[in-house]
Amino acid sequence: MQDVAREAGVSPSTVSRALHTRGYASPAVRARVRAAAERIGYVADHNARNLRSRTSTSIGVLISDLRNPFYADLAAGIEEELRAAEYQMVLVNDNADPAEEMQAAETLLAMRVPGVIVTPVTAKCPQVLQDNGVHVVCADRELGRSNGDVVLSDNKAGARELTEHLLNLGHTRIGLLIDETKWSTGAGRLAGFRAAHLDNFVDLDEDLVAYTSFDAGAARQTTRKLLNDHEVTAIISANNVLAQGALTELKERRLKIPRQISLAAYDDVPWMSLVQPALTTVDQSTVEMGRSCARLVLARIRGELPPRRRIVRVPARLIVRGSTGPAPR
Amino acid sequence: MQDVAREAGVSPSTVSRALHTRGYASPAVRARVRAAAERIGYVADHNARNLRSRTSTSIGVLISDLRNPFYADLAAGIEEELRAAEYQMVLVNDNADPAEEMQAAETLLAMRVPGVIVTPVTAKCPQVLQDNGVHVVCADRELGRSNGDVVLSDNKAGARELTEHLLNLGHTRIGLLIDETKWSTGAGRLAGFRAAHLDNFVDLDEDLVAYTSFDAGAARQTTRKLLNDHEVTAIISANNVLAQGALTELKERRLKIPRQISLAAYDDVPWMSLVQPALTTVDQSTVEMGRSCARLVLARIRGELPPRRRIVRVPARLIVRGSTGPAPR
DNA sequence: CTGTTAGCGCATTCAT
DNA sequence: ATGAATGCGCTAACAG
Repeated sequence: MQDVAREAGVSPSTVSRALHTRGYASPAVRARVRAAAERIGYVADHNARNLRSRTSTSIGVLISDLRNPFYADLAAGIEEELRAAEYQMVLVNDNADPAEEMQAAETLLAMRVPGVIVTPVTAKCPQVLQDNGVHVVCADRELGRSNGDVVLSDNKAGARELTEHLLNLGHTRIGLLIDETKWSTGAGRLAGFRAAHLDNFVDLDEDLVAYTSFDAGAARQTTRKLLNDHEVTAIISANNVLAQGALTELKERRLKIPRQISLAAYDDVPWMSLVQPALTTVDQSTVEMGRSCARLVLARIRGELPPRRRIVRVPARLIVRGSTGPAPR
Repeated sequence: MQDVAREAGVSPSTVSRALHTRGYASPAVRARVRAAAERIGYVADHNARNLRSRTSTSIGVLISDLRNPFYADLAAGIEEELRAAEYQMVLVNDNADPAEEMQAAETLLAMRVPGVIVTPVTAKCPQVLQDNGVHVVCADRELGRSNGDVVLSDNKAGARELTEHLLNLGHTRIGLLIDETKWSTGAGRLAGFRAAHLDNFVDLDEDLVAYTSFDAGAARQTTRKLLNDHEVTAIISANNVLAQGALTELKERRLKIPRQISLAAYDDVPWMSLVQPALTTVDQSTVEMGRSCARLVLARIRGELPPRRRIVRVPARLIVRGSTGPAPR
């Protein structure tokens, strides 16, 4: 900065003011300084700036699995919005492991990031961050009732709409493949499933709610069991991973979709429109969800929001494709 | 740090030495300091540390499109290895746009990152970074002959093996759907395609090399044209995006795969084993490629490598599935 | 509007 | 093995 100052014939502090938009500096000087900086290839040092001004333009993003298109889309949306605001994304994969998540939180504290977007595994993580003055936005799910900002898919409405679509086609025995119902995500989807049955005066056989683990292989086994033990005419999988398992099992049995059985999934991802028949799904606008998260943390950081917690609900949209049809018989 | 020092009854400099492994400190003092730090919830400030020591544990990662599973896997591999080494990943999506790429490079320079992993769009970007003392690893492709480290899929060998697989099945008119041949990636795949024909004494009709743009829709149009104008019995797509377009067109025409036409793709991604028939592909071990990139930058940063450039070639593996079969007639 | 002054929190000399 | 002193490059007070 000294060099730039000399080159432009001003003092270092003027360089600082001229380079950043904030602070006073006459247009003439500002132009001169910018030119000088450009000429000698000066690039400001973020570390020094952050240290002095106690701010940073790095935002922490903590997700479970980048290889899952859901998280990749979420991260893509976040990054897009952050980049537009000239912020950077520090991305950490915590593999849905509490220990890794806490470790990541500590690292982000060390980096003095002003904000973190996290798909939480443990309530402790967002808590610790908040306690240390970091603005936290939870994405996709809520653990218990936290008191922080959160951006969610409208799981209940989406699942209800999807279930209703099947009920309207005459299905009365619909299996739900689901991995968890403790988080708001699974709980919401299950609630929507239930609500649709209730609204349409169809008794819900609780045995048709098939719990499995978050894993395509396990989902396949659970689907097998569901088909063996119960006469279902349709299956809804609660997310894209479980859908893989369900589809694999149906194909293996050479069941005609949708003639013999209908299949639908929550969380639309690209492969679902490539398989034949293409899957009926609920698109939760994941990229947009990511953008919302980013906009929210940025607004918090800039102090543009009132203190009370913000709950953003991103709409879920039913996409009817070929995998759902009239109930057989 | 002052607080920790007081709490532990030592000087600030001792705290510094005790917390980081390097530097001298008696075991007793070290334990006492660590305990004190833990007790008062001290978290070191990365910005201050970076400023003073002129190092940073943030690595820049510049990719084209996080929503493409290829890049997501690459990033996942990189992050995994970085995290294990207690480094952080600053991820930037440049959308394959030269301007955004340069902007990102500048930001990373400002952050004083010691290393960057980039899937380059322009040779200028890695060049600028290197000129400023940043260790650069190019991933997936080489632009012209650069002089930096690079991690590549063994494109030629993989494409050759895939092409040979089809030739062995009796195909003599194989269409190649490809978007670019200027980068090492496309060039290598085309070279492998050619080499396989040569080795097997099959004349290659140059019209069967169908150039398209990097976009599923365009790939579909190109496939349509290829099918209309030429009698091909098999199609190879040069990457996962083009494969989507090709598959869509084949399905639209209700061509029986592989009875009427075979389809194969370079760059295996999950959906390719979900469609029916599952696609024969070349798996380029993308995650491992990411890990290699990370290991390479880290080794450079630690000064463990001799100055001459390193070229890592990640093996490509043929995976035969149902979409390829004997040539018709 | 601009220059001067004084640190931000830490790691690294240099003494001891 | 430890403590004291000295900036890293920058921004934010303050004074002019």
